[in-house]
Amino acid sequence: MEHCDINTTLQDAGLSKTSQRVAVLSALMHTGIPLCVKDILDQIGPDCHVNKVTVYRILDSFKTAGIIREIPTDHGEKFYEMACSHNPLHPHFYCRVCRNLSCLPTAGITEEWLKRFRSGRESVESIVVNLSGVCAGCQTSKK
Amino acid sequence: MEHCDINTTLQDAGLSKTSQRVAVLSALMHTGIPLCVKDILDQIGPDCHVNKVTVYRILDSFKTAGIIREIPTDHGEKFYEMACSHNPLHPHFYCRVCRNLSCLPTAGITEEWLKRFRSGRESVESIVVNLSGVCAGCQTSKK
DNA sequence: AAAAGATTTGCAAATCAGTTGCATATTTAA
DNA sequence: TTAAATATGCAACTGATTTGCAAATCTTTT
Repeated sequence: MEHCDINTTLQDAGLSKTSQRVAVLSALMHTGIPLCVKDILDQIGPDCHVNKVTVYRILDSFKTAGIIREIPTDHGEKFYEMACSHNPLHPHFYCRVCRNLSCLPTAGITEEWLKRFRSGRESVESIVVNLSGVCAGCQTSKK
Repeated sequence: MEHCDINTTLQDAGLSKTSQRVAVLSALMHTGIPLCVKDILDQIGPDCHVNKVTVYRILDSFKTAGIIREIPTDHGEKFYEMACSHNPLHPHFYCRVCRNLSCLPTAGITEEWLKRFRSGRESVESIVVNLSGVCAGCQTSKK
């Protein structure tokens, strides 16, 4: 993600460059892990004031443009990450203790694999593979 | 799911048999497709009045007991389905047009496959594999 | 560069799903 | 059946997301 350019990304997505979009985009680009709306707002900070509603709208437009991915957890949270070529589709692990979403190696989600259960008649716009439970770090204090 | 017995399921889960639990459980058992809370309430109908809050609490306890699975879509909806031996873990397809969640063939989600990206140190409590887009039926009227 | 039209943002208020507190009803166990 | 435990219903609350609308910012057209 670090490799991607903000200007190019916005341009290619057909979105005009506004300070708010740049703020949201760089938050997503410069953080390794997927972020939720709250994370994004915290990341942007009070310095570069961006309204919460605006963040929702920006995420919507980014998602529609296909430059970010939305990853819903089975605990009702939604996370966002860049969907550029440097960050190909991969599974995630959600820890219900520390409430962090981490990325798992890409291996396993292949066209080959998808063919196993796709009818081929639907148009697939997104794929989510999510494991959840308790992460290695939280195992000790597991409740 | 049809094959499963309500009494046995509740008993094995260590949950007492109440009319409300039976109502929710049979809604899930006797419907082929995964249901959301609204579907369940509709399914139960005004005849067998069950409070919305109660449905949430029942779903919680069923989920904790491991007799149902929760499937979140990337459109913010949550669906529920039986997790009994007659309905093994499988991927789902969510159509953003008709807003239906359908089941895909099980093939593909195997221990073998999971090993590809699991570190083995986390404890995995649930797995969600979700494709979404536009289903075959909605292709024609695709917007 | 100024004006007009289109797009984006911020704010306040509305909506919606899901939760909590508490009194009542139902179960379970003694 | 009686007491203790558990489950349900209702009303009010929470927190996340959405909507309406006016002000600000961009675009591009003269």
